[in-house]
Amino acid sequence: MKIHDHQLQVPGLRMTKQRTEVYRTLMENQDHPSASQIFEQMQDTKAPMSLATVYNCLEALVEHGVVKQVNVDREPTRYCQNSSPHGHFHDQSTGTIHDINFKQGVTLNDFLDLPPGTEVSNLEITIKGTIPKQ
Amino acid sequence: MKIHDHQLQVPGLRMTKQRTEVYRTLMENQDHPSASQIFEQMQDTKAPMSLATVYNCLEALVEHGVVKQVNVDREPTRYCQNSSPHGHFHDQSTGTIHDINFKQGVTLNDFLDLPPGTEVSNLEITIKGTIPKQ
DNA sequence: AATAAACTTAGAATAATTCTAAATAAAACT
DNA sequence: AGTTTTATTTAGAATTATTCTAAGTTTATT
Repeated sequence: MKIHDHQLQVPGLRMTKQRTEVYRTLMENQDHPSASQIFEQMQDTKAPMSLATVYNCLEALVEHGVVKQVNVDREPTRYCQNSSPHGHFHDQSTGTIHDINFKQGVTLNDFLDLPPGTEVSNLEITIKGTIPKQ
Repeated sequence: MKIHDHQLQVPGLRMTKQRTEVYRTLMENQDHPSASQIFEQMQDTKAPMSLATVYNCLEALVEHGVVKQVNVDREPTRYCQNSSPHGHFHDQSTGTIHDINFKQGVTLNDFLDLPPGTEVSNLEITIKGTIPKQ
């Protein structure tokens, strides 16, 4: 996979060497890794970086809407390279997290009784369950 | 509010003095308190109890489906006395959490593209935003 | 009543995350 | 270009919600 596939340009976000690396690692890892998993992956490379930096970089990427946080129960926060609106399915038998898309054309008010005037800044839908093998 | 309003009977759940107190405190507190908030409230009563017990009691109540956990970001877990299916709205200006009901008759598959065969054991919908005062 | 099982407790341990303060790098300014 | 300002990185310490441990207590069972 070519690195420049992931060359990211976001207004207001300075793409330092470390942020680029964190973002690249997340893109190559489709399984919603945690901060320390990303940290570990980078220890093996020629550009190891401190855990605090991984946290800092992820925070910057999240703030700029490039990356999403996924919180399931009290487990460590995991990060998602899919920045478009979607939900998450947490497979309890494997521990993996899959993205789930919304049905075409559905809006929040179609299924939730929101108080009038509500301004939504963030929607998090997490479903826990199993997908039985057939 | 009368205590026996909240006398809880659940098969398989032994209602000890502590569990009863924790449940009662949660019922009287409509604001989705955290474990340590519940703990603090009970320090003022004639039946103070250890923080570990508060955690234990809440865990037992959650396991038996009487109480729900609400996790928002990395904040301390909060607890909800509403055991029926519903979502949560996290008001970012006040920090409070409100229950949100689903529209009548809506099912998951109406708004999510779930993989076929998915067995859902738990659904968590958390919306962050603000309700502007008018 | 005696024994076993479940519950409570104080305090220690854990672990994810944040903080601190110093070092480095990049940007802005002259 | 060189200097000043600002942002970023870093190692390690600090924080904090939660869990664990092992001993004591209560409740259920024989």
